[in-house]
Amino acid sequence: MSEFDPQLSTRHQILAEALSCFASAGYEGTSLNDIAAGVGIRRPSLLHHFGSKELLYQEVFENLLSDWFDRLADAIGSLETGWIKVELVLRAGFRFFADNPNYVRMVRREALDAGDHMAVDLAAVLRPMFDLAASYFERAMDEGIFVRQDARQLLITGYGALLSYFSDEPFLEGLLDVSPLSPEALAAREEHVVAFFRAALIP
Amino acid sequence: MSEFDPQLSTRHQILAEALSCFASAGYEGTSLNDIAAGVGIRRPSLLHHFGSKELLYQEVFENLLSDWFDRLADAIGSLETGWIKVELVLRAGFRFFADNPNYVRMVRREALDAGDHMAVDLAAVLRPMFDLAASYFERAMDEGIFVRQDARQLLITGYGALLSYFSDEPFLEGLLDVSPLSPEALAAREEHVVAFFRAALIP
DNA sequence: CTACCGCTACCTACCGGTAGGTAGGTGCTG
DNA sequence: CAGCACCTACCTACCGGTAGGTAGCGGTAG
Repeated sequence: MSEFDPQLSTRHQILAEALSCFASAGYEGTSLNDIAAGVGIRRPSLLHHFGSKELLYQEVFENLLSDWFDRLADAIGSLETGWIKVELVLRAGFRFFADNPNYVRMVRREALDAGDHMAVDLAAVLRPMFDLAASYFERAMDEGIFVRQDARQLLITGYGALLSYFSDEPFLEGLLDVSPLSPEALAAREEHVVAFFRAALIP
Repeated sequence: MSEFDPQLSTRHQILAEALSCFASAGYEGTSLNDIAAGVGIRRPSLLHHFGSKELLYQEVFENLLSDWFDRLADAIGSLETGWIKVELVLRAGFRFFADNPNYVRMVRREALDAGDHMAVDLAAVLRPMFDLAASYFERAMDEGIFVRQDARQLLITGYGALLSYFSDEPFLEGLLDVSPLSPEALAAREEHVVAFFRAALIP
């Protein structure tokens, strides 16, 4: 096996299955047997690849964060300014979440727990980016490009608007008539979010 | 014991402790020993009051829902119309959540799980209210009172904006400098949410 | 008044089941 | 032969739940 099909290696299969399990059942609700069974091996074999449940969880989470940062880097680093840039970042975030709803559900669970099983200090990791974004908005508001608002509250609202749709997808499934993750529903959601923030920000 | 101090009865103490535990650690993450210890009794004594963990959880959740409905009934039933009414409901919801952040965290966990341990079909319970609110908004948009928008998406965004702040409070604690539940922070959040939706709805 | 009854709230001790983790062996591959 | 991936068998800890016993209360019959 080894090298010539890296994405199908047992290790990667375990990581993928673990992400799915942790996202849908949470850390406590997922047993190593569940993950091992999904891959088609026994629990001790899984523990041969990852020393402990906690280590496996951490690695899943670190992959999640680095994927996320990579994906956002382009949009954030773009040379656009003002609303164009905000819309770019908003859409990039939305599409990343749409592609990886399991990531969103895992982050949401981590935000809910925040410190219990201190696998990753999510807040500490995101704080620099949060502060940067806040001061970006404040500068733009000073210049009159955006309507004056509480920048941090705005970011929290954006965070909630983006994440909730995907994290609570199992719930929204029962509230709507179409699957929240169907292409039409996703498109409608994306346009709504963009329109909503445009309305609140453009003078 | 019996009747003359109902709010301090063992039963109520158990319900309160269970709410707190389920909210912060989830259903799987909470053991009956945790709850019993918080009350100062043994697990079998707890099970004497509530036949099983599942029954205890259901009772906690049903109390939550009925509290919630009671609190919102006034605002929804008010004779106000247009934006005034929306603001009234928004503020009533916000204050109820601010008073009961544990409720929010429990609902959020239920929305994340949605159907796993089918304790309560939250979506089915809320759906009538959701549909009612959506058609209210659509009618108001037809009459030109509100800006034309996707009413259901709007409601989901409101749901996310209200809930996320409280459900992810442990996380936001690390992202901000002040406690998200401090009076000043709460006031700032409430005004932001109201202002945000006013901007998006008022023509 | 008291002796007994039935009931509630609590306890200790225990059950079967499952969790995460370890020890040690087997077989394939370079 | 060395090393890796995987296995079976086993461990301890803890889970939800049950069995069975006890202390204390209010009512009531002798």
